[in-house]
Amino acid sequence: MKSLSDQTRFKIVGMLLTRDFCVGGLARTLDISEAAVSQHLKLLKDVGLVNGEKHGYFMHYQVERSVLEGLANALLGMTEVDRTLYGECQPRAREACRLCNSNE
Amino acid sequence: MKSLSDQTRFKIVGMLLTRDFCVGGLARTLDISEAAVSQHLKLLKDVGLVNGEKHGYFMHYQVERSVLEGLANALLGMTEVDRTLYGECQPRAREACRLCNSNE
DNA sequence: AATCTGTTTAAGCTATTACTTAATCAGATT
DNA sequence: AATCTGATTAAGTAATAGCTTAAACAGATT
Repeated sequence: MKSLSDQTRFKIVGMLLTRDFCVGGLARTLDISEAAVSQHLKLLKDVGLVNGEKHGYFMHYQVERSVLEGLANALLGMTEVDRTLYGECQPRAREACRLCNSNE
Repeated sequence: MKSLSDQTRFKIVGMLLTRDFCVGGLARTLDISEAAVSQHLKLLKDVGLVNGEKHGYFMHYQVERSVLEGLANALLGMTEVDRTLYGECQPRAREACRLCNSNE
């Protein structure tokens, strides 16, 4: 989730979903250094979101869609958590507030 | 997306999905100050992910599930983008590399 | 209306993170 | 094998973001 939090990284994933890009191509489009792109790609590779392969002189990266889908579905799953309404917080009784102090 | 990138914020959303919490309850569970929680909640409110209402002395927050679902579906939608494979990068011809220099 | 409680805002500090340049690496081309 | 080229790594810097304490706020209780 943190891997997609950065604007630039999000753009990179978006770009790589449409087609392959080499590092230089990403760097020029995003107007940052190739080193910066490489560092973002390293992070994305580490979480398995993208992988790359050599094509002659160039390294071409692409998105591992299943991983991205996994992330999306994890989020979607969260929304289905059941909601249990406990009792109310008791005014002036911080210690007695079951709702807020419960440890589960 | 950035709103869920922080570990603590992610936990807060997770907790609020199970039931209501007041600020103090979140703070004690997460072991950070109430001010810190309040700041996270402000951010989450700003993107519409949570909203809160006064209950006596306490402010109870809850997750706006539709917004969370929207985020998840946006991610899921991304994965369905069509992939167009352009030509290869041309070795030693940075300017000629259609794939990486194309602007679309 | 005065007071008390939970929450929020402000200010400042610290840690993290994204970027740059420079140096190094890997491997394709000659 | 020497020499290119694109990619990566390293080191340092600047910006961002999360936390804390202290002060201000809102509104429920007395």
